[in-house]
Amino acid sequence: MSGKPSRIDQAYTALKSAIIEQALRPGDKLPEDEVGQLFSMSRTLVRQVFSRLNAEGLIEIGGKRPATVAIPSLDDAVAAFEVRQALEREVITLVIKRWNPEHKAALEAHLAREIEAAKAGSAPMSIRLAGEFHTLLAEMSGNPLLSRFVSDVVSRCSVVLAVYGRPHSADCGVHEHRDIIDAIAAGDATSAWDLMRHHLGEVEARALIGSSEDSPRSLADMLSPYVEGGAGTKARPAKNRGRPRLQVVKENR
Amino acid sequence: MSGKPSRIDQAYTALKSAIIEQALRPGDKLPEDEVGQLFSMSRTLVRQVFSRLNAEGLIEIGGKRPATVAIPSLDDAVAAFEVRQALEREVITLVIKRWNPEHKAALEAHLAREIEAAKAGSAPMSIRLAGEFHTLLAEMSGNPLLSRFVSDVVSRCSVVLAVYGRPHSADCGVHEHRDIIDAIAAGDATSAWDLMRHHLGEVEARALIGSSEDSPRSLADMLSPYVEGGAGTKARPAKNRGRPRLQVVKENR
DNA sequence: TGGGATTTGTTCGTATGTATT
DNA sequence: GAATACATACGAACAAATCCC
Repeated sequence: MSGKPSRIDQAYTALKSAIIEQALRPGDKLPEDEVGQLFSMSRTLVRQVFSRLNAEGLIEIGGKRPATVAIPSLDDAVAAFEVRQALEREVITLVIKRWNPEHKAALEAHLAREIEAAKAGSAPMSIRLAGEFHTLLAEMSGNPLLSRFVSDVVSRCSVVLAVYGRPHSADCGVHEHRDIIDAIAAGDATSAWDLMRHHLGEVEARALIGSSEDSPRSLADMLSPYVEGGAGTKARPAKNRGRPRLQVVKENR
Repeated sequence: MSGKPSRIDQAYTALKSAIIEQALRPGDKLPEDEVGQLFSMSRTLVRQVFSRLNAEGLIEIGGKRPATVAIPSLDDAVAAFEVRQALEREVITLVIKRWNPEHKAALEAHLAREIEAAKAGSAPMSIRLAGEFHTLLAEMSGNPLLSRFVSDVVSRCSVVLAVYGRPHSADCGVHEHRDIIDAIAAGDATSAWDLMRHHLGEVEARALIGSSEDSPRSLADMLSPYVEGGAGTKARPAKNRGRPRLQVVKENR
């Protein structure tokens, strides 16, 4: 479909997935050259990736400190959900206007994957799919700009859940997704709006107190599922140039 | 207020203003080193500025061609206005919720400047102020993310007006701004929503057929009001290193 | 059509600032 | 508290691709 997933896009997608699935936790440091070695590209390219991630509020750069996974404040959290309400309301309006059977099929298929992930107990997959449901819906609006904004704000909300939410806080919204699909398919905008508002309110309400556990692993280990789609043996040279002790230090608070 | 308007911000603001006020027209080329010399900074910094401008849809970069002022398609245009409707609806809701006398004073002052600019017949100033009215309103929502999104989409709409709108297409919306202020001050959300929807519809409707005139000037001349706030004699070395013929070539269509 | 000049994309080296010991 | 080490910010040079003549 898309011409070339130029390595910069690969790294962007990989980091984004890692953050959203909470393989990288808020506050974790992301040294430029280390990431560059993992994805086998130079610091300049890493900088571009970091720039995009920063624009979406996923990481924080600037100062002359190493880039860190963003730690949104409580104000940021409520702001993100406020904007999300407004955007997804418009999404519903447009999707109903342009509704067709293919949309329903795609949403049903996605919902099936969500249920499957929930049964398998795969928390990272559930978190990822819960967000992708909303971005998928946004793409059906036929408005690329709206889709981009929704993707942006959904990412921010994912980080908020990572900071303030309980673990496994995303796997109980599947039924709400089902109701939303049904309301949209019935063309009932008012019901769909209310359901969406309720749904997002539930998600927001789950953001209360976060349990922080310490699991000091290496950056390479955390990112191994995301680099080159496997154990990461292909892109990384077998002979690491004398740096066995690379390790991510968690922000102390 | 803000600590340091580090030269990168200055250049960003200058280019943004130049594009919005149509001193730079859609399709105009923006060579990196030329802009760098104008603002006396290196290409690396210019690249960062271009990156931000590109993220907001003001310019187009990539594909090893020189950066150009964006030429939004008709689909992009309607998309921008759709999103804008949704965002500004939420803005009104929040501003009414957090309304206070200082907000009214600030809006009245801004409106006065709009009227003054309209009387003076200063088209660029009118265009700029018309957009800033909406960003000012968005800042009063108390939601920084919403404010950012509104600023983004307002910029896009400004470029749309530059491409498809008639000249001076922004200076007749002042009365509508007044009505919106009054409705918000009265706490009447429904009326404010309708007025805003009507207002944005009017702005969108003015985007019909654009008259394109040719006025081949040099990039330095077009940007002279924006660089260093004056005639640009301070930053530019008096002895130009043998390049009197730098000139912006308009995209043929 | 082909060659030359110009411009972008990328990489590498140096300097400045922060955090650590 | 001072010195060391490290990471980022910035700038200059190289190579590739494009546009113009």
